[in-house]
Order: sequence, then structure tokens, then C-alpha cells
Amino acid sequence: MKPTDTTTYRALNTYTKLMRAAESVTSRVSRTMAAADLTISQFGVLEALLHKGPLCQRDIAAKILKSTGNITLVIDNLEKRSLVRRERTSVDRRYLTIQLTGHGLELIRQVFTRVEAAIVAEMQVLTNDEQEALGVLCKKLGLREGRG
Amino acid sequence: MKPTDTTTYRALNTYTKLMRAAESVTSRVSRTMAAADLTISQFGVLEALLHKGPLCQRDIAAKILKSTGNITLVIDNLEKRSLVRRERTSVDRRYLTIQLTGHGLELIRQVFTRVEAAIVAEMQVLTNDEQEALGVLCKKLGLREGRG
DNA sequence: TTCATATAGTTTAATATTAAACAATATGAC
DNA sequence: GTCATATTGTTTAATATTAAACTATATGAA
Repeated sequence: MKPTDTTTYRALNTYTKLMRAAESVTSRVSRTMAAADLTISQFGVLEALLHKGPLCQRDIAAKILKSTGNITLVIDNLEKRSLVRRERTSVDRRYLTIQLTGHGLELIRQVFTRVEAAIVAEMQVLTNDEQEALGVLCKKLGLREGRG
Repeated sequence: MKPTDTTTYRALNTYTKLMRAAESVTSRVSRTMAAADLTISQFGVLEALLHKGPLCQRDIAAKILKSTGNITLVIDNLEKRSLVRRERTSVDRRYLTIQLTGHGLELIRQVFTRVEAAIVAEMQVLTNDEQEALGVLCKKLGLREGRG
């Protein structure tokens, strides 16, 4: 094999394994969300609100890496279930502040606890050092430019 | 922090970085596919056919981790563009063998070359050893049971 | 043979997702 | 103030995705 081929081969292999791992872990962890009738996006929004407090839709979109159009729909659906509520900001009337309702807070606390446990369980196949190492490597890959 | 908290904290951190890295890399690499008017799924199907030869839809579904219903649609769309064709197997008439057309083969070869280059570029932020290490860690995470 | 069961692929209904066009509001130059 | 430009969120149209019900075919036991 020429050096270029080796390089390509290694890169493709690593890429494939990264993608498989992410999809595999996501699909298992998301079952916990589905059990509470939450999609991954819905969980992402509620979790952002739980840990960051009230946010405008644009910030939520940036946090969960979805389009603002999509966030409008996700919030619509959460609002129908009274898990969040929209509040127009008085300072800048373009903004909507999204807040958890009491019911929403209660739900996301419960579900987050279970999702957290699922994630911990997933990561237990790696030692502490391996987890740290994986984190460092992933961070390097994520650092490049571009949406995402 | 109690030991349990440290464990949880580390697991959540690693999980988040893994997801971010995967989404980030995917979103950049998929631009190369979009430039050829291929979705990630369409590219996945064509690439599977390129490297594994003709496959039935069930095997394709397993390969790209999508439902068989979805594969039906993806193949429909590729067939409309004359990139693949369906052929009923004579041995077992339930199976459809999906084959690349000449046009499809030509396209996926070109696009795969560009996607490959994009992936190599992404991975160049890591040294060879880091890529190998990442591959090993990801493989461990992907090995658990369950869909995906 | 016949019937129960399994498997491949399709269809349907519900939902998710995006890009792009749009409305409402804000900001800043003049 | 006024107008050009930015920004926030919504809508629309096109597509993607899944689960579940369904059709057609195959397999194997009695």
C-alpha cells in the first residue's frame, strides 16, 4: 500500500467507527427519552432549559444544532403538552423567552435522571482514562469550522 | 464531589463530546454529498453497492441503520434518477437485488472520491496514533447490544 | 398437501427536518 | 425622524424517517 492509501484507509476506518459509536449509543440512550414520549430534539430543548434557564429560540437552536424553523415546531409541540411556555420579551419584542412550566420541570428532572443513568451505563465499557482520552480526541475533531 | 458524581460528570462530558464530534464531522462531510444532490442515506446506499456489490434491500437497511420502509423510499428516489435498478431474484421471489447502473457507478465513484478526501481532511487534526486510539475506543462503545 | 409461521418489501400515517421566503421588530447611518 | 440593514421567529414546500399494518412469497411440520 502506498502511504496515501494507508492514510486514507486509516481515516475512513476511524470515521466509520466514530459514526457507528455515536449512532449506536444515541439509539440506545434515546429509548429512555422515547419511554417518556420525548423525541431527541424535545429532550434536548427541555434539558437546555433545565440547565441554562430560560432561553430564546435562537439560542436553543444553536444549542441543539437544529434550524430555527424546526425549533418553532418543537416548541409548539412542547407547548401543547404544557411543558414549556413562550413569553414575549418586553425589552426587544422580537425575542420569545422559553420557560419550563412546573410540569415541564418535573418531567425533565425525572427523565434527565434516567437518561443520565443510561449514559453512565454506556460509558462504563470504558475506563476513566479511556473516557478522558475519548473526550480529548472528540473535542479536537469538533473544533473545526462550519455549522455543527 | 462524591465519587458517583465524578463518574456521572465524566460520563456526561464524554458523551457530549462524542455526539458533538460526530454531528460536527457529519455536517461538514455531508456537504460534499449535497453538492452532488445526494442525501446522506442515498450516499450510504450507493456506497454500499459500490463496495459490496448488489445487495437486497434488507441488507442495505442493516448496513446504513435505517428502517426497511425508509430504504424502499430511498431506492425509489435513486431509481427515478436511474442510479440503481431493482431486479427480482428468481430463486426466492421475495428478494429484490439492487444494482448500480452504469450512470450510478460513475456518479458514486466520483462522489466517493470527494467524500473520502473530505474525511481524510477531517481526520488530519489527529495524528495517526490518535486516530487508531479513537477507533479502538469507539469500537468498544459500539459493541453493546441493541438496534444500532 | 395444508396450514402456521417467518421473511422481504410496500404502504400509510404521523412526525421531523431543512431551506427559503416571509413578517415583525430593532439598529445605526444620515 | 427616515431608510437601509440586521435579526427573531413563523410559515411553506419538499423530503426524510419511523412504526405498524399489509401483501406476497417461502419454509417446515403434521
